[in-house]
Amino acid sequence: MTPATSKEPRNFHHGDLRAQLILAVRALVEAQGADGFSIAEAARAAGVSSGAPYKHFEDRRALLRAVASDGLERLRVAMLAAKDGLRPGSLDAIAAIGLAYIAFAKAQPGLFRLMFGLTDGHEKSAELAEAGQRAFAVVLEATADHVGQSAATSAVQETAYLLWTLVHGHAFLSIDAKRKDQAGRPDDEYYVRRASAAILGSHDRGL
Amino acid sequence: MTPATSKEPRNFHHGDLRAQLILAVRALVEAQGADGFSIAEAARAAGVSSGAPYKHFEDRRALLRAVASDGLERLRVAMLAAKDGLRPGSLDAIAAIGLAYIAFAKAQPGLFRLMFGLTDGHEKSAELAEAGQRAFAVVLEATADHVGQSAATSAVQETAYLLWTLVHGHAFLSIDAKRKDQAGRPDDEYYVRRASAAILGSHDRGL
DNA sequence: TACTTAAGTGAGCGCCACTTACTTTGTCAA
DNA sequence: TTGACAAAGTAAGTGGCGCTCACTTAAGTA
Repeated sequence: MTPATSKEPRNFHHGDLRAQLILAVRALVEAQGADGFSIAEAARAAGVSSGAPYKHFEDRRALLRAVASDGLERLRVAMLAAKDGLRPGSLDAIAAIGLAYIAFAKAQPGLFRLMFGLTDGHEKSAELAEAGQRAFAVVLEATADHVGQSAATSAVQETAYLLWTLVHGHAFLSIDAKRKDQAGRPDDEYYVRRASAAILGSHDRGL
Repeated sequence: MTPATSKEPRNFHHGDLRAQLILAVRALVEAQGADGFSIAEAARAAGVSSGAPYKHFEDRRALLRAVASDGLERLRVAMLAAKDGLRPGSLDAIAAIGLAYIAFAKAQPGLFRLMFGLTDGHEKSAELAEAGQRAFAVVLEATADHVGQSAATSAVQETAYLLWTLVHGHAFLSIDAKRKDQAGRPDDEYYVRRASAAILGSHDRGL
């Protein structure tokens, strides 16, 4: 693949087509939905011929997977930034992480849906799975800090998972027009705090 | 549109192409993912020419929306059936509804993702929004029964929404391979009971 | 029987995913 | 310095799909 002598895969003709394609696809997905983008259009946006993307991605799905992985990494960074400066494991920190998650989904609903909507080729993509794990690790560590137990214990993992699903479910339903402007959906901040307190409380009470 | 004199839109040549197309698309979506189906393939499965579907659906997205609405109705029926025979508002009934929701997602992940993954044309589809409302109503009523308050009160709606998001989040993450076989994800039944108890408990404690 | 209209046909247009053969360009070894 | 090599990009072509349009068929009405 890469010449053994060069340290990194250098980009010859174009600047860095791979990264630029991911960027272009992100914009297209946001503008027209995950199914409304085309490789040809992304190539045009990057100023290359329609065949060029295939030098970097095996096929359409591989490109989408790369965009999703990239998105998960961005989500992880956003969550890390949100808790920065807050006391580790504090309810404030946990709420901030949840709010960052929700804000991410609302700001980039197309990308968010893509990240969690891919049906195909999971098996092939260890990259995607690992990106998901790394993002979850942020929640897991905050939970461990909060309850004062190791992140390796199954009780902590369970509670962290509960927190994740709550926020994930809210984020997903929030960007879904089916329930827009409907009574019963609380304000994000209030929601995250109440839900987190309920889950963490049930943990403290012995699961 | 429909001749004023006929009571129902009769189906002339074909049996009921509209319904058969939805059926075919459901199978295709399950087999190949939401983006992996084509109108042409669905038409072939129904034994008609490639132009025929356009007599029943404006375009590809309209067909997908119809499939999603149909899926939401099926989900609603499944939840109703699950709570049948259980004491209204009991924790058993609420857990049964949640489990039916999760079972639905696991049994038909392609359809489930389609139902909640559509990015486009929400505005145009009152049908889709209403199908979502009707499904939510099942959870809302069970919650109202449980806490002994009217489904019209905002506190009850909030709690019902919390329950919905929890189950929705878990269902979504369950069918997502990113976290398959990973520690920290509890058994469905245990999950639903613990999560429901935590949420309903926080309601009883005065929100 | 003639009229109307929904339902379906089949050909055709443009776009797209993907392939293949070819050219260009940077890198390294001799 | 040069010449071989591999990565990166091009151009043209194939087949399939979304969608349209002019047309035919079938059912109900008067």
